[in-house]
Amino acid sequence: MNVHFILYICMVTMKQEEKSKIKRDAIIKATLALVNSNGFHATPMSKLAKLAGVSPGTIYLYFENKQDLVNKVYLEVKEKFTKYSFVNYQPELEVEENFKDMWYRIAAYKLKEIDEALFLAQCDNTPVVDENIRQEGIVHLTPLIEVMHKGKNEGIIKDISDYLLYAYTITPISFLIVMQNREAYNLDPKSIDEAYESAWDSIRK
Amino acid sequence: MNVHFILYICMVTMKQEEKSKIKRDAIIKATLALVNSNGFHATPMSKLAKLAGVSPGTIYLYFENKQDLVNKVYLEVKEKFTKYSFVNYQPELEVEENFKDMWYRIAAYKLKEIDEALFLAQCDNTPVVDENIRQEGIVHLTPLIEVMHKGKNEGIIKDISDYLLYAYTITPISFLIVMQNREAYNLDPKSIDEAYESAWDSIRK
DNA sequence: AAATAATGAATGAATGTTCATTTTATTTTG
DNA sequence: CAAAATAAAATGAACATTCATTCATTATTT
Repeated sequence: MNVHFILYICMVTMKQEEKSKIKRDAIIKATLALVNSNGFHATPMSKLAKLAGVSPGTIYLYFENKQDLVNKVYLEVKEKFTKYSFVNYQPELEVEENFKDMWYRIAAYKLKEIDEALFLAQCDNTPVVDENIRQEGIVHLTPLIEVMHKGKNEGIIKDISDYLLYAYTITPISFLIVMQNREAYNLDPKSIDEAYESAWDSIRK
Repeated sequence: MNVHFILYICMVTMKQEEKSKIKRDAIIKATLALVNSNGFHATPMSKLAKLAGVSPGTIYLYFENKQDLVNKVYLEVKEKFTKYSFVNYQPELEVEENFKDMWYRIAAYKLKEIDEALFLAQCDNTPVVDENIRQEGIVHLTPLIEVMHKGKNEGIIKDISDYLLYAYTITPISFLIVMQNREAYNLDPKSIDEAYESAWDSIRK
């Protein structure tokens, strides 16, 4: 009884709803992979369909059009990412404790889900996703902003704009992931710790 | 004798070489503007030509094709940017003095030439420019890397990877420019000073 | 048997690029 | 210096191709 047989049984006994979920996920995976390596302009729906193991027409059962596909992928990835990053958030804990946990979880997620991280970096720096969609994505950052505000109030964190705080603590991680993906540079655990120190040093009072 | 007349005289007396330079620059300007607001995939050569006040065919006199256009724009903008930023570099001066001057000039340039800054941010985070072209662009950062090395040797700057140093001092500026361009956030002189402090705090020992 | 999901060839609009022609600039000649 | 000849630059309509999207048909699930 080999693995293919088991997979076959799974596929046969699965409800349609579950199969659809799998198919939709395959399309999203393919989008992440191709947009990351070729860019939005060079990823035709046909290639996307082929990589996802699906017919071009099928994509249009799950997404309105190409723009809608990118928008939805962006939003869903962003939500998944922030859910993971802020799962341990407890407002009653110390500011630095919360911040440190968030920061390390953000880094861990981006290192684990490189395709998603690269995709977000691309979307956040280009006009490939619609502006209103990007706005929606920002909402999910609330816990981080909350912690930063608390830190400012308590005099632990510099009293500077949220944008500055975000710029100096979070965006460097994205840059480092992009670099790690692009060449030999390796973000090992020691570098991660050094990065955290730099992040904290840049905003602590 | 109005301005149009003067312009007309200029155009008439100008050498062909100078006219070509102006035309080429117009194409580059148009590329920056359209790629920034619409993305590479949504800027057809026809629109580019129209905005540059040129016929589509003319673009192909100055650039091999669309990809070559983007590559060349990237390289030339990068070089212009770094030339400006490192013009005051004097290896014999103090590390912090050199670093501060470089940092402020980088910030000033990006604030002054927003279109160029946004374009670089887009190219640095997506596969729109060819990888070998991006590599070429990195060479121009040598002075900054040199100063950082000197700082590490003298124990003034943390002994961490160049990538980390760059990530925490320079990339936040790009992010802030993108944000300023996207909404109401304003990078005023006070914010710039705060940003510099954060940059320095993140890497100084 | 009915309903739902998936297919993929066909369509038509959009777009990168070419090239025969025209316009403009420069050089040569009378 | 002016006119003719040559060279260079620019044009933009035409072309070939690509690609997003549709829909009549087939396959699968309920």
